[in-house]
Amino acid sequence: MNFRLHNSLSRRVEDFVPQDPNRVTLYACGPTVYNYIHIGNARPAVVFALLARLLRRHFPGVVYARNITDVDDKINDAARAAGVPISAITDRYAAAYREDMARLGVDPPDVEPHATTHIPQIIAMCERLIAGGHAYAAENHVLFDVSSYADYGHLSGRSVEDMIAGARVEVAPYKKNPADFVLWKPSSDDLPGWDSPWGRGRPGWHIECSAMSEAHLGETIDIHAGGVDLQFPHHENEVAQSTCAHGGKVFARYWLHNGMLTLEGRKMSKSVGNTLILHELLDLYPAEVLRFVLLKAHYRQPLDWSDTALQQARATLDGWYGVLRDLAAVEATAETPVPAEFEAALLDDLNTPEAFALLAGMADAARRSLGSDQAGAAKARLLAAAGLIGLLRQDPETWFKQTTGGAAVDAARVEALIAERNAARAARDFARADAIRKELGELGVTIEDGAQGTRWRVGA
RNA sequence: GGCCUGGUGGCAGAGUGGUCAUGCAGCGGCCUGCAAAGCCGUGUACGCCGGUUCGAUUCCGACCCAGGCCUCCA
Repeated sequence: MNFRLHNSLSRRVEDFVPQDPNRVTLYACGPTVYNYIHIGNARPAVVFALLARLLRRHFPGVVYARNITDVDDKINDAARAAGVPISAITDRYAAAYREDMARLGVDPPDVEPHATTHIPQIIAMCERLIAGGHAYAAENHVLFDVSSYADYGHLSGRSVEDMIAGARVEVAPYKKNPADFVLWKPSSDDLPGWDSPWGRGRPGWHIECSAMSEAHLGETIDIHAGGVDLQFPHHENEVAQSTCAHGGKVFARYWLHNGMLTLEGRKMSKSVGNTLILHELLDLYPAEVLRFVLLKAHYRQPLDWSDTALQQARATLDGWYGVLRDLAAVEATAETPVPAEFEAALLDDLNTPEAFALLAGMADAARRSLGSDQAGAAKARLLAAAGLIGLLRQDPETWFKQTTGGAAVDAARVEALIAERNAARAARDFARADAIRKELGELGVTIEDGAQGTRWRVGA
């Protein structure tokens, strides 16, 4: 089975061949922890954790690092507004991030480096870049000299000339070249800072990822991943810093970029203000519904978030859980592997839409198998495949009776009403039976009369 | 303005040079006291115009439209 990934460096899908199968290295850009993350931020976390999970199935050693950016001007602003040290902000939201990720079913990374615990490595990298003629100090700043790196712009497909033509780069008197970017900048006394050869200061944005990636994964990593909006300037600058700090060694062999999540066709972003907070969505919808929507589109495509998408995801999951409910008495065959074609779809550049289509087929097959000696195997295949992408992890009864975003349903009362209704039905008092069903409907409960009794679920 | 993606049936969303994506919704039927669930059936989809080809939604070119990056951003 070939593992294929789209590499932004070539803009093509390539066979993925790690430099060392015993230590496959993956770095994904994580959050800046000054607030709760929005659902758009969750997309790369979900997608690249799935990638890590797939890598682990095919290579004996995988190290997945996803950083926490805990020093940043927005953090400073939030801390100042709240009148607390930045650690009060960053600790709180880093913890919230981990909690939200766990609820979403995102596997934790192997390493979660924090920028503030890598200041010595950041300073050392700045010094190496200066020594190598790739950076210079000016007015308590350290700046990367873009002209010292001939391939600058390669990853994002643009030239320094293009950028200057765009004329949106920040021009500062201490810059040799308008495209030069900050590695280290001075901090005033009221801002967090660390002593350095250039005075008290703090790191620029891009250098932390280069330093942490080097510290935990080495000079050349296999895969670097993140949102396509980071391709420039963040990733381009990382390439420049790391490559120059490492004597020209390749920084990342494969670059993966996820597409943006949109709301009414517009990119969801904090600066636009059209964000939906994951922490809140997790209280309104089952986590698997959110995962379903996030994985339903191919990771490189834009994904429009909408109520319709949530409803469709819920309806599809209801159907699949319905299969599991019908097969509740069937014991899934132990140690059933994930069907090869399902895994093959995922290994083909994470083709989750294809995987969903196959899952639908497995659900059909499982339902058809009911009553045959194939049922245990069919159920096991469905569970194994869905489980790989973090779906169908719940007990079906739990799924159908969960309430999210509304008042809890009183199960005892529901059961009592159903008993009363069934008594009415037995007496052929259908008017009374229908009245009770209507009452249940008003409680948000739908009932299904079956051969083996009446069952119920929350929802229309 | 520069660079880069993408436009598929009511909605979502893969994919392919020449029989089928798939899901949701809808419609008809079976089942049901009636529903629900389930089952069966059901749709001349590939932005526009040219070109290549025996044949293009799929390849090439122009055009229109949408989105992203160029400043913080997943």
